[in-house]
Amino acid sequence: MFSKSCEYALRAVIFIYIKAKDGVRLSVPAIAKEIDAPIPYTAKILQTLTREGVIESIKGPNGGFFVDPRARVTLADIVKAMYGSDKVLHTCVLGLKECSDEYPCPIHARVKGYRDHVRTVMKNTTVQSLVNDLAKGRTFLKNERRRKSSR
Amino acid sequence: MFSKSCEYALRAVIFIYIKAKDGVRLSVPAIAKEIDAPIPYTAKILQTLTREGVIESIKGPNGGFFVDPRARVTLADIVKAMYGSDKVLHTCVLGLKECSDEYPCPIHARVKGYRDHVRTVMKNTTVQSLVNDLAKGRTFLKNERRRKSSR
DNA sequence: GTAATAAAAGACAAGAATGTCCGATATTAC
DNA sequence: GTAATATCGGACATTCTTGTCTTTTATTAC
Repeated sequence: MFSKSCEYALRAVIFIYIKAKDGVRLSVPAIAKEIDAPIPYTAKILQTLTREGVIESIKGPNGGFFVDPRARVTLADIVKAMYGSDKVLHTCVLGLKECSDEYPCPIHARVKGYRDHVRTVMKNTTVQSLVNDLAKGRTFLKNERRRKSSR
Repeated sequence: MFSKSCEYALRAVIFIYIKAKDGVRLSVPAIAKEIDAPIPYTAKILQTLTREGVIESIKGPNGGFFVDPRARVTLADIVKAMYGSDKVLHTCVLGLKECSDEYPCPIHARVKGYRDHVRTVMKNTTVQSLVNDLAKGRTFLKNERRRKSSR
């Protein structure tokens, strides 16, 4: 559905919001580890998110990435920051540029409700609203580590 | 949502089914034009679809691509032929490999219902069922041509 | 048989996405 | 001030997707 960059971005921002209290600042390696992504690639994505104003950063010792926990950031805001627009939330399943109710592709009517719903979820879901379940271990940000099976 | 190859494939097969009557055989250029795709790239996709048994082909003069209009082909069959599996219909929005009800990503619960809906649509929608609306001009397979504006 | 046609197959090229690296810059500690 | 730290910025490398081209193979017409 989204590019890997965008998936990393979503996971990174969610993680940063978990740690948003107490003015904690997170380093690139700490974030990369938590979202299970390559360190340098994570750095680049965090730069983009900072430039776009989704998160904040400070250089130097005790520097790192952080957010204002009161800032209202939606998942769609993150998507938009990564793609430059939220066009990706409007794409046609068959790849038509102009697919719409007036000029529909053959499956437009059948998937329209789904696409609209996902868009609504992305636009109306704030990162903050996800933090609670995550902190309580009811949801997860990275793949479960397989224990090495003893033989 | 899907790769361009897969979008082309879906559109191509739908088009071939429209012409399925009368034992008509379609050439690569004819199909490429109809789905608005590069000719050689279309050729490669049609080869894959033929190899996977989604469509049929015959070489030589009066050869081309065709289908048995009675064959039941679903959209999911086409997706599967292009990706080698239908895993793409199960992907997590945040990119987790193991996202599930038991091990959910933070937005799993919010999008699950609709992701399942799309999978159901793809699995239960036959190409044949789309042909009628298309033939009657109620749905479309390619972008509308912009008329050149006179000045 | 030969010539013409059209798909099959595989090699190749271009572009985009993903991933890596290094020097520059800003901040802190001293 | 200097040294240490950590992001910023851009260049670079790799991989995957997309797109192109050429030769081979099968079929038809004659």
